[in-house]
Amino acid sequence: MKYWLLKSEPDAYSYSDLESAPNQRTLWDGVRNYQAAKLLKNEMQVGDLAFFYHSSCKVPAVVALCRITRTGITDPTSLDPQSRYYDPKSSAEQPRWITVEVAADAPLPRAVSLKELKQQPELQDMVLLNNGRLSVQPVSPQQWQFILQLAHNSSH
DNA sequence: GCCAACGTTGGC
DNA sequence: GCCAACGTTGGC
Repeated sequence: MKYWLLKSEPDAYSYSDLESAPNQRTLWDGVRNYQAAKLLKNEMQVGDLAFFYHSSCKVPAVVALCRITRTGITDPTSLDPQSRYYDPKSSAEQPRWITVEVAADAPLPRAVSLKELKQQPELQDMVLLNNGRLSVQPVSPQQWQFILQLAHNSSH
């Protein structure tokens, strides 16, 4: 099983939006950064776990856990001429953008802020801290466990 | 609102 | 294929 971090701007789509979605699930569509799209298409597997990260907001932070429930899904926005993510080179027969379905799992006992993550020597290699713009990124098992421990540590 | 970091585009 | 110009992301 692999671990991931999924970024979303809470003003656009927050974790509570995911919790109130049908079946608490959504398609992670509209990702057009090639590196991020490649992970969605080729690397994610059903059962993988992901942190839900709130970006571009007052307190950027890891706020919740979710999981990958379906893979290999054609990104519907790429086929919709009305969408800002429409890609005329993509078609149902030969889709160019493949994504996954994500289900809410649980909020973390407390959110772990970017500021706090930056203070941890154990996390200095985290992609989030080295390529802040990548919206879908891998998390190592060590990083995953460490952040979970931080979230369960109520001394903050 | 600023700006650094990064990605994309397009002329050559 | 290089690289300047431009656009976007996202923290602060």
